Amino acid sequence: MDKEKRQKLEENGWAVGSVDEFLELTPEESAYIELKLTLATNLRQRRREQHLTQVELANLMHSSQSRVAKIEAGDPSVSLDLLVRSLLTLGVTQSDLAHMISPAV
Amino acid sequence: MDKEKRQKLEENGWAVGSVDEFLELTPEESAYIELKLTLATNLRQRRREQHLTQVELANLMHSSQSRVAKIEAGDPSVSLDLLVRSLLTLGVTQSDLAHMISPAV
DNA sequence: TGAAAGTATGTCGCATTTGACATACAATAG
DNA sequence: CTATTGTATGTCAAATGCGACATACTTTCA
Repeated sequence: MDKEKRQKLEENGWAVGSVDEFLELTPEESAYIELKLTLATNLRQRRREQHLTQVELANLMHSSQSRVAKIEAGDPSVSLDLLVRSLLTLGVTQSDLAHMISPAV
Repeated sequence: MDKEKRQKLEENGWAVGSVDEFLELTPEESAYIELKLTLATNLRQRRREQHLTQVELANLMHSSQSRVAKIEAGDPSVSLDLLVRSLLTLGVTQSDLAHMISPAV
């Protein structure tokens, strides 16, 4: 619910997996944020592997560079929808997605 | 892009996994819709397993019965965001999610 | 050093998604 | 049959997410 909290959490240097109830976040909120951060990190990684700039990815998905930057930053203004769609644009499969979400897979 | 197409696709009896490019859907669009349908189906299943009504789930996630009905129906007006959040409300873990997305896991 | 390419951040108007409400339909029991 | 409980469908105002733009910061390489 509280956007400011999320902003704070996502700022500067939270290792993926460490976002937890240290502010008054419900487990679902934590899980949701963690999920977004995981996917965001993977997006950046994949984009770079494919030697694409944010501008190029933005064009591929008919969006803008600034949006891509926000997606990768895990900005609270970005939905899971857009995050997942951008991954799909990079050719990520459902199986790939599953592995991102639960590496133990 | 085309909402009507998606409506059609989601109507009556598409086995999960069978939504494909048989209308002019791009691979990403197909994948996105398939993903939503998979999660929607799982949501209904889990809700029932926990002996919850749509009204009860709606209260848990601070939404309304009609929204829950739409989520489970894979209504195009429902975002992945809301879908995933509703699953998290039911206590679904990242690992659970991964298994839903890619059963082979 | 400095120009160029890439990325980050803030804002805005428009579009989509939301919860809520009304109401219709479905299934079950009494 | 007919209440009751559960689900589906349509609509709407308000909230949220969106692409786009402007602009600042960062990195790279001559």
